[in-house]
Amino acid sequence: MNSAVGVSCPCGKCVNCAVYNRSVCAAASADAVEQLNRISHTRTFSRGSIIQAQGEASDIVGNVVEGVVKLSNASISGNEHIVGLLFPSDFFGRLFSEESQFSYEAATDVTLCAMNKLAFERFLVDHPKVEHEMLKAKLDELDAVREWAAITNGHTTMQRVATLLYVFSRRSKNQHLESGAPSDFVVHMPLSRRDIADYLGTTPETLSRNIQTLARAKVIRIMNAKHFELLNVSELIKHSGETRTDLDRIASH
Amino acid sequence: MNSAVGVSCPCGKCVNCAVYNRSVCAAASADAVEQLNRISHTRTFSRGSIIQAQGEASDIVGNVVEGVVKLSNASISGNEHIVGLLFPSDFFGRLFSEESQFSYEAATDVTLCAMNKLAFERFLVDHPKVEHEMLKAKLDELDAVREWAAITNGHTTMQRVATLLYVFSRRSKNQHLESGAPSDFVVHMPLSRRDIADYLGTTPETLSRNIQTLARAKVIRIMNAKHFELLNVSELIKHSGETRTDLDRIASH
DNA sequence: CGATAACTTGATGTGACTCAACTTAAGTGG
DNA sequence: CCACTTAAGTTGAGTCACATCAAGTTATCG
Repeated sequence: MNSAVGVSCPCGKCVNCAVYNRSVCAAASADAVEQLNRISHTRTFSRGSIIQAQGEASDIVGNVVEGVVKLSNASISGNEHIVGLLFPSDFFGRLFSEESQFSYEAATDVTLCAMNKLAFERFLVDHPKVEHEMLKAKLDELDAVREWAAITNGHTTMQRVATLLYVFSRRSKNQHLESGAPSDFVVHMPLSRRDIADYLGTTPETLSRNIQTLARAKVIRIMNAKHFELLNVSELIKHSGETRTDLDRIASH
Repeated sequence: MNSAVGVSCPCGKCVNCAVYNRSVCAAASADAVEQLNRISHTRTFSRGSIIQAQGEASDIVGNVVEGVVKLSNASISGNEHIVGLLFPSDFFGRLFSEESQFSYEAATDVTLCAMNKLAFERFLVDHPKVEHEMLKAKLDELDAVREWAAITNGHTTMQRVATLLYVFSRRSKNQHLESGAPSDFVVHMPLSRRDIADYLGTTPETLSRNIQTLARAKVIRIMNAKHFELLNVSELIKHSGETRTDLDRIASH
C-alpha cells in the first residue's frame, strides 16, 4: 500500500485527511485520489518561516491542513501588506505560473499537504472534474478578495477591526465544535498584532487603540493577546458598518 | 451560415472578433468556436447603464468587446467602491453562482459579446481546454486584484494616481497602435473623476488636487478632463513609489 | 443659449500615522 | 526555577494627509 511510501500522506489515504471534504480533492474519483496519495506529502513549517518567497520560482502547491498561512506583498518602501490569509482546506501556491508574485509565510505553526507543482498541474489536466472544482474555488476566492478590498478601502479602522473580529468568531466557532467546546463567544485570533494590522491595512498602534476602545465599551473582553470574548455581538455588528447578512457571507469564504 | 441568425455574433465568426485572440475563446477548437457562435450575441450598453445589478440573479456572461465595465460594490453607507475594471477581451459575469455579489456597470458606452450563462457553463464542461484557459485567466486576475489591493492599501493617494496614470498610458499605447497613432505619451482616461476616485479609494476632490499637482510639477499636461500628456515619465514613476518593472507587470494584467 | 452635470479650488476638521516611552509576555541560559 | 534578555503589545503626544463641506468654474447636452 501507499502508506508505506515515505513521501505519501501520513493519513494513509486522502479520504482520511482532516480537510479532504472541504478541499478540491473531494471532487477526485477513487483512482484519482490514489494518484493524489502518490504525489502528496505532509510538510510542517514553524511560525515565521517562509514557505515560498516573493518572486522566486515556485515548485510546490497544495492544501493547508493546519495553521494559518499569510500571503503577502512587500513594497519597496519596506512595509508588507497581507493580501490574503489561508486557513485549513485552502489551497496554496501559484498554479500555471513560473513564479509567485506574493510570498507565502507561516503565520502560525503550519501543516501542509504539499505536492510538486508540475505533478499536480499534470494531474489537473488529466482530471477535468477536479480542475472544474478548482475553478469554482478560485471564482469564490476572487469574490472574497474583492469584497475584502472593498472593506479595507472604504471603511474606517474601527469598522475593519469589528468586521475581522466577527468573521474570526464565526470561523473559530466552526473549528471548536468538537474540541472541548469553548463558548461560542470566545474568539481565537492566532495572528500577531502586526499581522492583523498588515491584513487590515493599518498599524499595530491604531489596531491596539481600537481593540481597547471596544473593550472599554464592553463590546468585547480581552482575555489575553490572542483570545477575546464577545460580550455584545449586535453592538460589534454596528461597529462593523455591515449588515449581519453581509458579515456571515464574508465569514463563509 | 450562422451570420444569418439574429442572435449570433455579427462578426459572422468569432475568429473575426476584435478580441478573439486575447480572450479565452482562443483556446476553442474549430467546432467549439462554431458552438460559441451559436450561443453568443452582441449587446450594447450606454454609459451609466447597469449590466448586472448587485445581488440579482445573473443570467448572462461573456467578453467585453469595446469600452470599460466597472465592477463595484455598494456599501450600506451609500458610497460605492470599484473593485475592478474590465477592458476589451476581459470576461464579465459570475460563473457557477446564482447571483453576482457585485454590480457590473457600463463606465463608458460598451459593446459586449454576451452568452446565456447556463449555456456557457455547459459549454465549459464539454470543453475542458477552454475551461483550463478560463482557470488560468482567473488565476491571473486573482494576482492582479491582490496586487491592486496592496497598492490601494499601502500607498498614498499621489502614489495611486501616478500608478494609474502610468498603467493607463501603457494600456492606451497598445490600443492606439493602428488608429491614427497618437503620441505614446498621450494617456486616455475614459472614466469620470468620480469613477477613478472610487477605483483608487479616494474622493474626486483629492484626486483632482493630485492631478493638478502633477501638472504644476510639469510631470503631466492636462489636455482635457480625459486626456493627459506625459511630460516626464521617470518623474511619474518616482511619484508612484513602484519600480518600473512592477508597474509594467501591473499594466500587463 | 440656458440648464445640469462634471470638475476644480478653498477652508476646515479629524482619523490615523509617527515617534517615543512604557508595560507585559515570552523565551533563554545559568 | 528564577534572573535576564528580547520581543510583543499598549499608551501618549504631536503632526499631517485626506475627507468633508462649500463655492466657484468649466464642460456637456437638449
